[in-house]
Amino acid sequence: MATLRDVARRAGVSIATVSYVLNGTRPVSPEVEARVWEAVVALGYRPNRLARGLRRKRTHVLGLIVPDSANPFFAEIARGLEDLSFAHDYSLILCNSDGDPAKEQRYLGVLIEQQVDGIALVSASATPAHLALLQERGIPFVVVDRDLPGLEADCVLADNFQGGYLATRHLLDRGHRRIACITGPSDLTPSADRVRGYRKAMEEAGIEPLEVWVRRGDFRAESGYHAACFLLSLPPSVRPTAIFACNDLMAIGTMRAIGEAGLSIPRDIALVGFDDILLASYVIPPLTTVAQPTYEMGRLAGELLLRRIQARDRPPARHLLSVRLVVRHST
Amino acid sequence: MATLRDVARRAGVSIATVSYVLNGTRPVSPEVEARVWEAVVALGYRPNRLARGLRRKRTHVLGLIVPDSANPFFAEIARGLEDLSFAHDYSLILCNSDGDPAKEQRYLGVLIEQQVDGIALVSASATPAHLALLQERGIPFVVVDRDLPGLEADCVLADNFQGGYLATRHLLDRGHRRIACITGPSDLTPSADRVRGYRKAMEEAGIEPLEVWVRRGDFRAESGYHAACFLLSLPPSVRPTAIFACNDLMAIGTMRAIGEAGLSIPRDIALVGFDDILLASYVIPPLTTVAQPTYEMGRLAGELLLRRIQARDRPPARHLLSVRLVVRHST
DNA sequence: CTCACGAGGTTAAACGTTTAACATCATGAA
DNA sequence: TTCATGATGTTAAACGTTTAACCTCGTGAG
Repeated sequence: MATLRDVARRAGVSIATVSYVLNGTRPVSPEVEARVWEAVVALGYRPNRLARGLRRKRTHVLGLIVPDSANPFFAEIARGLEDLSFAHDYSLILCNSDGDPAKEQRYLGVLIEQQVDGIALVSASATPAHLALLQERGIPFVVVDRDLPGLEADCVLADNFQGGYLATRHLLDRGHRRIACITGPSDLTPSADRVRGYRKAMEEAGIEPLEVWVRRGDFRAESGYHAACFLLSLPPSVRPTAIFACNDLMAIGTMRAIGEAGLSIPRDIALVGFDDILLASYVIPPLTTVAQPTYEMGRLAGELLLRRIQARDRPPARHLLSVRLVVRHST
Repeated sequence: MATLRDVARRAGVSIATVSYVLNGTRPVSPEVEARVWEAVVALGYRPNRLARGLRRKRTHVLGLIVPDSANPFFAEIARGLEDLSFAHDYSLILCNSDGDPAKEQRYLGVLIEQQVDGIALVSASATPAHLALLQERGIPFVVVDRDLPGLEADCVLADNFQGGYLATRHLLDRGHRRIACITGPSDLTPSADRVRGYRKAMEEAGIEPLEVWVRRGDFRAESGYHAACFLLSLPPSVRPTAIFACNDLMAIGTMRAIGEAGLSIPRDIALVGFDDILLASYVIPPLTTVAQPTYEMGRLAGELLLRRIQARDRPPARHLLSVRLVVRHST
């Protein structure tokens, strides 16, 4: 609770001098400097960042909005961003939108009021309309993971199309022809791009995927389970011999369904996931999956943010991070 | 960027009046109130929380320090706390200590400077010394998951002792006598308490556990694998027929070791884990484990924090949340 | 001996709120 | 008629910093 004034009084100087010593913003004589430091440690002085932020119009705080920070994928992004923030002496405010645009909007408001220096967000809505709020106020932001069509802004994405393509190609190379795909909510670009990659690979192989092979999920394990149950119930002639699940959680749900059906992976059904979450290597059999540089995405988002805070009017940067197929034992 | 002054000017009143309207802290005539609101929306006015915090000495921001927010256990706690914070219009600053007391200390400093209203932490160090910083400044805080001996403070813990006891009892009830235990780093109270529960149950059953049955791990899957390999290599007469792993990750490592040894779960060896992470229900066979109310712990931590912010000098509350045995097919 | 200058200190005005204290005015009781 | 009262507005002082502007010396050049 000691304030600049207290330190100044104890050191017998003005508060301006103390400030100069603390920030090194102006030369101060050695004796005075020593007295000031003595007072600082004696009083356990800590600068008040609110006051500083108010005056400097820079808070050294960033905001992160994700649909669900308990989801390992977003948790990893958050971790990457937090690490970068800490390294640059920024703090991070964490927000969960639950995929609800209205909640996201409220959080944007809070972050603005909190005067954060920048915002990273995995947007809950598919259109960039709600970001006008940020743009007109000139608040730096970067969109992560999900592309917003027609938005002029920094963004960092994984190459989901490429990922879907690689996964499917891998299954095709293993000799599979009847390959199913369990998608995410289709209006989210990561999901849609993965499916596009799947279709592209199939097309290149001269296969027209049956409509029933493409099942819609919601990125949660439960939905993968249900989709897989449906696929397994198809008549043998059209039943898929391989499944590409658009994320690992749904792949794990799929594993359960396959196990319960008394089938074996990969002998009866091959399986590829997406994300390479930690669990993927621990399930039995270990899951072949497409790894995204999740942590890296968080870090990079932070870097772009800091860079833009420095120079507000650089042209927007678009980063497409490449993914990589991790072959394990489920294929 | 519009400020109170701008709103006041447009509405033709003083800034005090605007403040009263916005906060409803004093009655204002209907016409004036209407003019103020008109100006507020026209200008897109947003209060500056820094200024407000500076003046009110309340920021409506909480801090959370965990070892690793990407770890699903802590991520879930964070989620619980964040949800509660949002519901009460608080923001949450997320900090990762990496289990390093020095880093934790730096974060404490940052949070203090940030003038957070309260701090929840899963402490990285085993002694409460570093919390003196908070106590002498009277900053509300609550310790979560890990107990700090001799600390007078709010805390929320899972009943790890009970969990260890339940797990072991369950194995005893199944007829097992030679039961091993794979522990975590022993200086962390959650791990130590689980082992105590194990010993208590064994003692009640009149069994003196052999020293070799208690193997130390580090909560990671790899260490569970190694510990299990050792246990399986024991001569048949003392080789355990059941294993209690102090967390699910190590249990999963154990499963791998058992599988590689050509043994079957639960026929040859029964297995119980701890935590009930998502994966536990997806491995084959699904893992019997002890579930902690993780999300609840986060929420409760938030509740205690807010309660203490209201009334700083209540006696400290100690919450021991009960755990529950989830029986699946590994036993 | 002046005087410009640099070094090293201080003063005071912001930053955007909240809130105690004060001003004004109509109202109704005495 | 007078005056306390309540309703509703304003003024100005905080909150804890940063920083431009100013002040005061001693020093060395002219």
